[in-house]
Amino acid sequence: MEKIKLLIVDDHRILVAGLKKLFENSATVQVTGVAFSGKECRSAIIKELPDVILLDINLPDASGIDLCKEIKSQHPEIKIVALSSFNEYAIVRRMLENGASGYVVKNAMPEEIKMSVEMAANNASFLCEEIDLLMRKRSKNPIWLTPREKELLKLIVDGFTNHEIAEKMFLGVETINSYRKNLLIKLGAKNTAILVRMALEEKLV
Amino acid sequence: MEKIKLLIVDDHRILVAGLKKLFENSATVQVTGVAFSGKECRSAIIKELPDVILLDINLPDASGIDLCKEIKSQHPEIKIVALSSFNEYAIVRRMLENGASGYVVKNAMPEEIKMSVEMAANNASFLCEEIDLLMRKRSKNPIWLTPREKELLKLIVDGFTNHEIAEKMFLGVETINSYRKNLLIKLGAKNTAILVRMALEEKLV
DNA sequence: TAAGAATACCCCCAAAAAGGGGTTTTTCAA
DNA sequence: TTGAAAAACCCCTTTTTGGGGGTATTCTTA
Repeated sequence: MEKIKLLIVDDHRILVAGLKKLFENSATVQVTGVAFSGKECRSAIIKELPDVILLDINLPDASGIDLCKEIKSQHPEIKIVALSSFNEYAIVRRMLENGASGYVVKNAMPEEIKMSVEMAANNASFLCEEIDLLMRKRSKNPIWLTPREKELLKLIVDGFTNHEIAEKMFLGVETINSYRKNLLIKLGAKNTAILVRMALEEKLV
Repeated sequence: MEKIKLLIVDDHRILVAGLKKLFENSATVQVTGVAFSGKECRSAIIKELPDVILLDINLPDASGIDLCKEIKSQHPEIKIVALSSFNEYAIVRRMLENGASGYVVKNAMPEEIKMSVEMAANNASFLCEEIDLLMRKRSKNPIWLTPREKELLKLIVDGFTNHEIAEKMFLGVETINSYRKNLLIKLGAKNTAILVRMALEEKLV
């Protein structure tokens, strides 16, 4: 049986080096390429036709969530394992929705990372322990947003600016700013448009 | 019978002067106050308790659409006639949804403006000729957006930035900019949040 | 009672959107 | 065939947002 061809996509070069090292003496996995951006990733895919991609979610030029969707739509046979420092429910969920086979946090055990790649290649899915726990907790408890966050989200959906929201909620604009940025992270939305869409589609408001 | 108490709300002072003049010798209408901003409008309402408000849609500090909703929720008995230079279907529609009794464009005939105030005071609704025509045309023909605009709106809802959209549509960023601003006007949305919401709620995409 | 959420605040700065003006070319229907 | 609508483009400016760091109180619950 041939080795699993793995493409590593991450802009954090040190981490990439570590990952390459990790698979150096692997009997089952061979790192056939690395990419440091979404753009490089796309061309690497065409050149190398990897079996599995270890895909960072925070690329400088692209959202891993979108990139994952794009790759899966063009190459459904390629398995994708998300690599991220976020352990946010909504992000994991969206990645899985977009076709990812696995999700590991960057500080996961090396064994977990190896495992995720191998399982992905074998059409199985894998979540590192931390994420697995998170998903179990959340699936029981689907209230991800705090009361304050919901309040804020409602006002964003109603089209108010941070300034207006601040007045309505009797808070400082900076506070609203922080909350808003937090909402983007929590929901894995890259901007207001997605935020509003998620709020409406998933009836969070 | 007492005269109709009219509050004029518009930041365009010359226009306000013209309107005051228009009602100067009216036997039925008396201008009891003017306001040049949303803020002034709110306090004028409390002080004067007008019967009818001639409300400009483009105030410096507020959207007439929102302000209308706000006033109607607090003072359902006050009639509102929208005064605007826009003759966009969606804007008129939203104003009427928000409780406006009439809608006149700023270059309407003076008689039409007088008429609208009187009819509003008598619990009737009134649209100036131009708007009336527009509404009749549109109600037959519910396709408000051109193909290109729909395409763009879809991409906005999907969370892409102007830059990304430009690439996808093989157009310049400036073009996307213009289209986008046009969409805001056409749909009477004040920002992306509202745009996305309308797109989803009215299933324009 | 101590860790962990949640709440509220702060800074800097860059990117994106919005508001305001425009122009030119193509397309299509009256 | 001509005139309106649609499509594409351009410039300038301000406002809003997003990205990246934080910190200091509460409140809550294991």
